[in-house]
Amino acid sequence: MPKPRAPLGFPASRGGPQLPSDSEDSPGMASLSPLSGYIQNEHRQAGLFSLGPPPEDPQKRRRKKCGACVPCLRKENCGACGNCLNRRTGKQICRMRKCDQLKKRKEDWEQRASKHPERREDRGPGGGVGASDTDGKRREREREREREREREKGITMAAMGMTTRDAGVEIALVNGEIG
DNA sequence: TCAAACGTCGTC
DNA sequence: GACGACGTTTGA
Ligand SMILES: [Zn+2]
Ligand SMILES: [Zn+2]
Repeated sequence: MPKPRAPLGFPASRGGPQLPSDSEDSPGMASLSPLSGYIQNEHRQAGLFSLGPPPEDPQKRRRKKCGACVPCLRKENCGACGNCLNRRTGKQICRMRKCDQLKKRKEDWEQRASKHPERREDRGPGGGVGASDTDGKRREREREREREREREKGITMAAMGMTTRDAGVEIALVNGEIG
């Protein structure tokens, strides 16, 4: 069992900046053809067009799906993969639809190979060019969050007179994994 | 303003 | 290395 990061009272508040509603099962979108857009983007990126937005920090710039690979051509989410099941918190495209290009690392995408094998940025799909100030801050927060999580867990368990294992069973029960 | 999903980190 | 979480970017 991974991390019980599941928010007890999940994002039911739409007041936030942007919280995806619970529309995992009801796509309802049939008149959408983003592929054309992506292809145009490709052209733009290739330098054929110059009406794109000004190049921001390469650090924050994102790659886009190629729109031509098999996963890209897939229209619907499988609804069964981890990303589909966790879209609310995971915020990732369906695994079956993940563009082959985006699966590669940025460096690879940009056709670069100058990198040290000891650098953390050496990670795969989710570890291309990163580790900057923003990331450092994020790490800090992550640390805090984790400590808090642990603390809360301890408090809760203490209050209930539970062991770690008992807590796990309890959670499983709540989730309907047992019974 | 919102939905979608990329990038990145920590944990398992 | 897979997975989960989340900030952030991006296009509509
Ligand atoms: Zn899926
Ligand atoms: Zn693709």
